[in-house]
Amino acid sequence: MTSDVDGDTTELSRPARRQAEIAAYVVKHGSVSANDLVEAFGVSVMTVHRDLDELERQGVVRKYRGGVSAQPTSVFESNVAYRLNTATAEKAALARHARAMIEPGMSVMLDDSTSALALVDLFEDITPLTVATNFLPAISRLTELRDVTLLALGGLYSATHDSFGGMPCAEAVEALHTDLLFCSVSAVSPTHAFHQEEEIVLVKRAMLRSARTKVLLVDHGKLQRTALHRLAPLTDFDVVVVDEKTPDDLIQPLRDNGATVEVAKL
Amino acid sequence: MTSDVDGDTTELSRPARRQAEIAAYVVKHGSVSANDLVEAFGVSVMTVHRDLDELERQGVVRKYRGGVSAQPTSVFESNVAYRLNTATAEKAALARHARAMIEPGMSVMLDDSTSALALVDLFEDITPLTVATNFLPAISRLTELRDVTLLALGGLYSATHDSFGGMPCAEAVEALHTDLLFCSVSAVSPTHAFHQEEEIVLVKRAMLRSARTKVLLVDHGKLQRTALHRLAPLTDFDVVVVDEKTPDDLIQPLRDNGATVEVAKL
DNA sequence: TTCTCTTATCGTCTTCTGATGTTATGTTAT
DNA sequence: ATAACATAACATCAGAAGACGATAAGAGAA
Repeated sequence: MTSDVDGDTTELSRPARRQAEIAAYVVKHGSVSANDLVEAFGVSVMTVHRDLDELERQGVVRKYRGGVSAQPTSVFESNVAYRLNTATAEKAALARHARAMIEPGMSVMLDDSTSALALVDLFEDITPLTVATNFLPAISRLTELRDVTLLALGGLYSATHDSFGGMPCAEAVEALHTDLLFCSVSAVSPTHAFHQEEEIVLVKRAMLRSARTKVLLVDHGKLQRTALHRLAPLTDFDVVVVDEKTPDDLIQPLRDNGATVEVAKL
Repeated sequence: MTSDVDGDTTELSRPARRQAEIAAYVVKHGSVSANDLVEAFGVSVMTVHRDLDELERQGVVRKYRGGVSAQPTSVFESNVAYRLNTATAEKAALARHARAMIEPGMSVMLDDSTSALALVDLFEDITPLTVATNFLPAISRLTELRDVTLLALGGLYSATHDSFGGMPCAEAVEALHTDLLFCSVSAVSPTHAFHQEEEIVLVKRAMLRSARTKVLLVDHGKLQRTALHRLAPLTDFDVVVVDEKTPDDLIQPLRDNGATVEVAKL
């Protein structure tokens, strides 16, 4: 794996940035004490503890008396706070591309991906619209939009993803059928889409069954990685959208395997 | 009906307060022009329009060229912003009383009532806890609590109530069964609980079927009023909690009809 | 067209929340 | 029991968000 993890730590609140850095630090060192972090980041003990509490709430680290230890990296990578600051420009481009597929009056389903969140910000001008999602930040933003019929997909709350999942959520999805689905995953091979967590896979699979046109949003970072669970073959998606930075030699294999790939212009 | 509507307009942001006042004004006059409101409230036209937009989004008024008209009062009264500022002290007392019924480890269901919201603020000390609710403000607060398993009840978003409802929500409720249910209604007669809106009734009925112990929270303002839909007989609730300000001669009839009534101390 | 009402956009000001450190109190190991 | 660590409880400060009005552009009625 190339080590360019797009540390897009810009445009992020100071504490959130520091927490991301602390998370990285902890992951790197395996386990550290609060005092280590005080020295490493130049803030007070209190602040370190607060940051660690938050990271623990998100499931990124485990606290014990005397320090903290890291969770498996998979958890770290699927953590929302982390994802929110990765490849933001690419996601915005993907969102703009996706937006063009939506006509007023349509019903749209969104999964708990930050790419989908970028799309929400573009909805204001495509009203009326019906939107279904299990992603809390998306829900919050959508409540403020007029002429958007919001269908919240409930379920078990996951602090790591800031979304709802599990069986109740899958059942809620089953009961619907939308015109469009926009979703994302943590990894994409030439033939399949992958995701780390089983419960999430459960919900995404249900979503795939509940939409007419299915769109997969992929920023180029996803293409060189793998993840535990195979979600679905790429041919299950009507369109796979990748960002402009994606090297051609990574796109071609997807097409060779039958996927419809579109490139989103920055 | 006595006219003491507990106009608890304190502790409320200026625009929110003004909007509440404008709403009352519109309801009183039936229909008014923007300019009328400019004079009545001493703010600019622009601000009046912004307020009216917000009130329309909440479903309280209808805008047309040249002015606005009021919606049926029922809508006004079940509006969240309005309810949030009514009888806050009473609700806090009800919440404290309710809290005593909860043991760590229990599963609790909450409806979209402001009384339930007051209860959420007391959860921090009763963890661990499983909480299911369709009320967005409650959901938002609960996501921040550790050791609370949050089950969001999704459904169709209603800006008026700031909650989720309709069939999808009722179905989500059916799939659960909790130890406790805390809910509220818009009116209580000596024998029955009432509510204005049908979709809400749908959900509350489902909730009543999905909990072992059912608790109705009633502030004294509810007892002298009526509403369109009969939700359920009071004997369907295991406990009816009223606040201390409730006159005894209003409590006695409930007991005479078989309800178990408890009084929450301020 | 012309007038009136409504919306958009921008700049300013206020208000509020959120972040942080300090001190004090509680807790757990040794 | 004591020392190290963790949490709780303020107080302060800064940055962000919100509220507001003025002006200008847009939309609908007459």
